[in-house]
Amino acid sequence: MVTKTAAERRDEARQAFDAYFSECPSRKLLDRLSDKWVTLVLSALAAGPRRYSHLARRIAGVSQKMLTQTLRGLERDGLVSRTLTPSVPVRVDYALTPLGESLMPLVAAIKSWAETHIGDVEAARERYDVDNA
Amino acid sequence: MVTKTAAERRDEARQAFDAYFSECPSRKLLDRLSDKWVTLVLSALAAGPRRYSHLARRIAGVSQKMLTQTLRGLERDGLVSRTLTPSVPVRVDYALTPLGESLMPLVAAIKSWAETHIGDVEAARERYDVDNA
DNA sequence: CTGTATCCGTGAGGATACTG
DNA sequence: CAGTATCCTCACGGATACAG
Repeated sequence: MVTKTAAERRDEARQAFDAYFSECPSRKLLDRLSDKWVTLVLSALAAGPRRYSHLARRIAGVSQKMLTQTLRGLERDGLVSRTLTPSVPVRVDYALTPLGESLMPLVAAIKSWAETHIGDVEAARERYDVDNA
Repeated sequence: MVTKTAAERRDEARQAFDAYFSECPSRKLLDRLSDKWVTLVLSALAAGPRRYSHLARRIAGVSQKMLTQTLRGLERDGLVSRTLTPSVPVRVDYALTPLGESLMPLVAAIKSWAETHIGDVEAARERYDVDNA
């Protein structure tokens, strides 16, 4: 068969789209921010540097795996810095970088919209659920 | 055993935290926005009402299931309206509600930060990867 | 104290087929 | 045209054990 099947064409389109999509800066940012623990870690660091164990206690519910994984990701992206003090036992401090700080107004904006409008959303949701009872 | 085991205490903490967490307005908003298709649908509707089939074509890569599911969710949250025209065949138009429109500046803000700073993030990422080669 | 390594259950979401 | 119903995969993240 010389021509492509519909399935093949669909596949190609999807892959091309996914490639384009994952290149979108806004998407990248949303993917980072949407991570369950990212905003919590950033907020916990907003007031200043914190130790690993402090973050673990402060952010109830994180598994070690997720906390470490989140911190590694943020460090890699240059949003958070990691400082190791080779005492015994070792001590590690995390802090927001300037780039990380620059993200805070955005977090605040999200918080603001949410607090202003989330009531409307909930109301709409109840209405919808009642109407479709 | 009268006292709780460490595992039990951890479990309780996690559950209480999850409950608190899912109540957080910012979290609710981020969960919505972070959905792979939500911002795309909202953007597609920014210019005016669109038909279902138009959205399906415009947003390459969406499965029917996801498009419908996304639209239902947005409708339920009062961000998008659904208008059915009972012609033959049926025609359905989707449009942003005022509430949905109010979200657009926030989407723009996200876009703006991303376009300004995503370069720094990528640079940091490369540096990190090189240093940990 | 601050991690790394491994296993494993769950659920989001894609593919496909069918309907008013 | 605009969905609904079903199956099935696979990646995310929790639990657990171990290490420098």
